Amino acid sequence: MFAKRGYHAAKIDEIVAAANVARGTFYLYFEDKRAIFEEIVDRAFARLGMSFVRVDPEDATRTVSEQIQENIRRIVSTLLEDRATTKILLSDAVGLDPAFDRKLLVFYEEVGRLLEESFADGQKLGVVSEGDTKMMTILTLGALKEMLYQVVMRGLAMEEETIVAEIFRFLSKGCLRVNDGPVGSVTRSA
Amino acid sequence: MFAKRGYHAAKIDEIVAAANVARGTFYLYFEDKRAIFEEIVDRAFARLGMSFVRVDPEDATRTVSEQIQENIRRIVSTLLEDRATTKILLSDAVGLDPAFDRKLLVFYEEVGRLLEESFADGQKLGVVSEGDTKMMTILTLGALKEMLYQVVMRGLAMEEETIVAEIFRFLSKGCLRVNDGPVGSVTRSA
Amino acid sequence: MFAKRGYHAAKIDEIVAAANVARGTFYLYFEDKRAIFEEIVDRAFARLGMSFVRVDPEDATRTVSEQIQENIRRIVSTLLEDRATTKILLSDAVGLDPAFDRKLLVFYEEVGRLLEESFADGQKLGVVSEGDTKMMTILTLGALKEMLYQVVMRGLAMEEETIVAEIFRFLSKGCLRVNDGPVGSVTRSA
Amino acid sequence: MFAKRGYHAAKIDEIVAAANVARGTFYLYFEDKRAIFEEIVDRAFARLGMSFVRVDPEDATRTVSEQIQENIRRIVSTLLEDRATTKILLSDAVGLDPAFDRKLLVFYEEVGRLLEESFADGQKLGVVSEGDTKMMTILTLGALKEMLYQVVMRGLAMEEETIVAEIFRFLSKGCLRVNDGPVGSVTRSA
DNA sequence: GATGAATGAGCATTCATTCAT
DNA sequence: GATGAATGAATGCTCATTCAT
Repeated sequence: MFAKRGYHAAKIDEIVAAANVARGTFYLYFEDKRAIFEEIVDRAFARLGMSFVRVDPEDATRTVSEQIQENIRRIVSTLLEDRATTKILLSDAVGLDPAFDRKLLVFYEEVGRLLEESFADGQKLGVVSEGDTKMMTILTLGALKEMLYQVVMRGLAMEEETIVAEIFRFLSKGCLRVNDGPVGSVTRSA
Repeated sequence: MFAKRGYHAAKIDEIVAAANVARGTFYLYFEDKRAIFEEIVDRAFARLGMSFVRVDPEDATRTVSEQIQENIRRIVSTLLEDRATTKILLSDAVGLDPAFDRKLLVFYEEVGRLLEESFADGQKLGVVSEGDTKMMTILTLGALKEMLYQVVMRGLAMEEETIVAEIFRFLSKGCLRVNDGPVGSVTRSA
Repeated sequence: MFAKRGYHAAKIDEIVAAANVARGTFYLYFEDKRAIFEEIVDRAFARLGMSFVRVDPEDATRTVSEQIQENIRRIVSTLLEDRATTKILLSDAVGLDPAFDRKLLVFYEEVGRLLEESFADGQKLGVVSEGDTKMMTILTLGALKEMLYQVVMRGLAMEEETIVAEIFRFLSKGCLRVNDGPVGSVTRSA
Repeated sequence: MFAKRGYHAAKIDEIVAAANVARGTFYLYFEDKRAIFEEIVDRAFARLGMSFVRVDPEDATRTVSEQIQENIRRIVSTLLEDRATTKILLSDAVGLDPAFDRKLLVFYEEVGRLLEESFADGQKLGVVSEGDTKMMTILTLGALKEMLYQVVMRGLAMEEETIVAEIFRFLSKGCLRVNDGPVGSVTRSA
């Protein structure tokens, strides 16, 4: 119901009707409306958190690139598995109230920290370009989120594998091929 | 009020109190609560729409790169100029209800169309990498949105110029420097 | 629970929890919430009813005065024995609903009738002053009730014997020593 | 409505219907259901508080006895003037919840203090019998309350003036004429 | 007999909207 | 045009009661 109607438009009546239980039963399992919503989000966050696997440069069986792609694949896969919940995450949970916004921010911050550390590690190994890792993190997460938002909200039909490949390509190469910008170390390559 | 409390938590009472008008006066100027919100969003969209300037490869005075950066700069600048409204755009307007989600989607679609055309043009000129322009559009917009979301919602302190530079760098080069991926035309560069 | 929280605030949940039985078990023994309350009150009334002993002026072993004091003592004692129940009687049972108010009224009416008859008997014997016995009854009961209310509700610390003595003194002599009032037969005594 | 049904049984719907206003209008003037009840009680207390006039033994125009009777008359009159409110005071407000019980207790305590001081003054003047003034206060208030309770709740038909006279007589002389009790200074008079 | 999960009628409260002044 | 008192539809939540196990 939250995915279909949004948090406020989803009435308890609809929720319990959809669940085929009585109103009172609902309150037996959830403190209040917010609680069930919070649980959905928390569980999604937990599931999502388990999707990440730390990149191991020493891994002999898989290249760093493969491991990164595997991570992207897992995240995309987890989120597309249950689209209703992903819709809730990307849509209903946003701007619900300051407390919830904080919750979201905290989650993304944690994910961001993981990603940032990976980027920092990657820079040492030379597999991540120079630059502010915090910015990379934000931009990367944003790109990922928007991609999934479009798929889930607009029904953008696209194979999971294609999504993964395109994201990876974007992260690898960006999309612009201009090289006269003021960006620090960029040199004319040809 | 919408920025401070969110759409639902912002009560008409608070809005009229903040505006120093009577409750009835509000309804003289706005059909209902949704109307004022819609107007805020519409105006923001209009302002934002005017920020874009079509990239002209023939322009003798500015390189394509400069024009792209100029576009990024204008968008970022417009959105950071009125952070309250940007907060509304990125937060309150999301997931408000299906009708509003559609509105957002339509706007981003229009922006996306513009961007996509630019990407397509750019590909012909060789300033945009090969690949699905729709995907590039989505990922680019996502990166941009997240960046601004972080600045506006989390108070990420950052110079506008730095933001612009980092976004440009990200779009130009991505962040990964791995080159053994399965991505189509990517060839080992060294 | 009724004494601690009052009738409405005492939830079945709390009652069964305190009784260490399941909710269903409760309804095995009591028709409904009101029934258990009614039983408590009825039992208290029964116990209280048994406290009264008819004053016998012929009794050679005890003076009328002693017998009256004994009655007061028994009532006070019975009510202070189980303060929780007394609290219920004097507080929760009042104003619960018209039906219950009637019940209370009926009980006090019965007690009143007993007391009134005693007063009437006493008048014949010259141990009760002239006047409306119904009024005496009401005023006597009121004085008694308030005394116990203060002890039970406000924790007025006071020896049972003192309470009994003071009540007896009050009933015997009143508290005023003015003698120029318009009250019928009152004559200047000294 | 509170007088007719009791606090809990009086539904907001009934209250607003009786007041011929809309549900919302009610909440414009009262925080919640409890607030209107509290206001009724507070106002009644205030009115009641103003009924008392300090007894002045120096008053050349009225005897102490007259002044006391005047006080009783005022209290009885005030309470019988608005029987619905008196019913609320004596019935609904009792045992509503601990907070309200405290409120009642505090009021009676204040009244009691006034009365107690009067009794103490009276003892010095010899118009109040020896004994614990606190007890006298409690017993006096109880007698008064019960009298009014019977009139208001049971519709005991009785002239105000008769009520006043009987109460005064009771306070003056008590009702018992036994004089062999254990009460301190009581001596056998015949 | 005991249990406690499920029930749903019932109710206080909120708040966007109206309209007489 | 401006006002703000009045409105009442809408809804989240409670809690006494039931009944299958």
